[in-house]
Formats: sequence, structure tokens, C-alpha cells
Amino acid sequence: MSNKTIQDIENRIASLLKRSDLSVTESRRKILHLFLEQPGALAHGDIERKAGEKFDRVTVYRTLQAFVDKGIIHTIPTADNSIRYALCKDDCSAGHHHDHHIHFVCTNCNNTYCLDDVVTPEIKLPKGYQAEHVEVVVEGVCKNCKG
Amino acid sequence: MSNKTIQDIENRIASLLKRSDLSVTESRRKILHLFLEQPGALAHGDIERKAGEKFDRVTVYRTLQAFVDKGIIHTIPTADNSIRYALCKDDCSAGHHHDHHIHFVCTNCNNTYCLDDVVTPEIKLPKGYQAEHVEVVVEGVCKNCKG
DNA sequence: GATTGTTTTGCAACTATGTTGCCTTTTTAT
DNA sequence: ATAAAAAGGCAACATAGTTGCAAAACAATC
Repeated sequence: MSNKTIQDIENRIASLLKRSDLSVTESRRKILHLFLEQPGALAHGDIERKAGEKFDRVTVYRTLQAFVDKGIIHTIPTADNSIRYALCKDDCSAGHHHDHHIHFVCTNCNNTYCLDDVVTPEIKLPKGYQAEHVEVVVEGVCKNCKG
Repeated sequence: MSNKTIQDIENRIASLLKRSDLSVTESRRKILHLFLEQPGALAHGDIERKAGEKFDRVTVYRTLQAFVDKGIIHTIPTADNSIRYALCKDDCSAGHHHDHHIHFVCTNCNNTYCLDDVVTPEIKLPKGYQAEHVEVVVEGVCKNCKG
């Protein structure tokens, strides 16, 4: 990998942070790196393990909270009660997530993926219920695990 | 309320437990009561608060776990990372939940409902992904809160 | 590039949540 | 009524998440 590429990633991270009114600190750059490095979602525990040797537990909590607030990442609810986080696409802004895609949890490798091309379906609710947001999580076997 | 009605509920609870190969104990009856008394789902915290004055914390955990294992209740994933539990319909059996209904979380009263009549839609996944289970959680305003 | 005001971090202490082993009590079956 | 089996309570522990405050890092200005 060339220096130019590394520099590109750093620039991308810095501009993402600045656009969100967040100062560019080491922990924020490190955690954003983790998200950019891999395709799926990360559980809080994963992040703490990968980044936590350098940073305090509290810093990880606060960093993730800041990223959610600013619309850089979004949370994915799962059945095992461990919140997972994934990068938002560019059209998410602070406090207003446009995440109409569905999520896929692999029962084999336990990875979580955002399927950005699969749109949440319309759900017809009983009379009186008013939908604001629909969350779809599909469990199954992912592309990589399906031999 | 007549004595007969109270007796009916007790009988219903006892037979539900026996059918599931669970012995009929005070804590299990109490916790089942809580579920039957109200329409929505209960978070672990709710149950501990309502039943916990009489029972140990550990007992509540183990009771809920037993109920899930036996197919008496099922879990509902939510974005705020608090597992909620709701009664299964009668066709759920041990280890094999037929919960193809969707869940509704009210952003106003914070109650969670099983919408038993709303079936989860078919989701068309990208090539290579194989679905085993689809979970749909809708957030919005419920029937009671919509003035 | 040094200085100053603001933001972020690390630390410590704390609360909440969940788990495990062991002994006692309750339940079930006989 | 009694014995075997199951469940509950207790204590101790492990993990997860929060808060206040002082120290350090960052951004902005000169």
C-alpha cells in the first residue's frame, strides 16, 4: 500500500470529522479506522478490544455516542442484546438517519452486514398505529459462509 | 372479579407450566401473572421491579430463561439494548418459536406490542445470502397514544 | 509557532446488569 | 409421609455502562 493511499484515508477521516463539528483526535481517528477497515458492523466489545489497549473504556463509549449523535454511525438492534454499530452512508446527517436499508446477521460467522441495496418493505399496520421507522434484521447464512 | 375467574387464571397458569415440563412454583406463577395482566411486552427491569420484592434477582433471570427455552415467552430486540419479553401464542413449542408476527414499539408510552396479525414480509436478499429468520420492529405511535 | 480558551481524555468511583457455585427449601412422584 | 429431583436464595464474581473532575490535547488567534 502506498503512502498516498494511507494519506487519502487519513484525509477522508479528518474531513468526515470536521464536517460533523468534531475535533480530530487520536481516538476518533483510530475508531473510524476500525470501521473503514472492515465491511460489517462492530459490537461495542469488538471496538473496545481492538482500540481499547490504547484508549480508556470511557473514551470508547463517548466516541461512539458522539458518532451516533452526529450521524456518522448508526446502531443495529440484535436478538442477543449487544448493540452493533455500522458506518452510515453519506446522506445521513446529525440526528437524522436515512437508514432505510436492512441488516443481516450471519448465524455462522456472527458478522453483521448492512445490505444497502435492500430497502425496508412497507408494513401495513392495524388501524390506529402510526409507523415512524421500520427496522428489519434478517438472520441466516451470509455470502462468505455459504460454502 | 369473582373467585371463579381468579381460579381460572391460576388453572391456566398451572396447566401452561405443566405442559412445558416445568414445576409449578411461586415465582413462576407470579411472573406469568405479570405477563397475563397486561397487553404489551415486559423488559427484564420491569419484571424485576414488579416481582423482585418477593424474589431474588437470580430467580427472575432463571425463570425468564426457562420460559424462553420452553417456548412460553419470546424475546424482542430493541434499539435501546434492553431485551423485552412477550408471551408466545399457543402454537409455540420448546425450542421452536413460530413468531412470524412483527413488533411495535411506541415512542410515546414506550410500550412494546406483538402485532400478531401482521406477518413479516418476504425479503428479497442479494445473491448468496440465505435467510433463516426475519425480525421486524416498527417504531411509532400506538393506538392508545394517538390522541 | 507560542498562547489562550475550549474540547476531549483518563482516572476513579460508582451503579446496573448478568452469571456461577453451593447449600437450603420447595415441589413432585411414590 | 418420604425420598429424589428441581428450584430458589445467597454470596461472590464478572461485565457493562455512567458521572464528576483534573490533566492533556486540540483549535483558533495572534
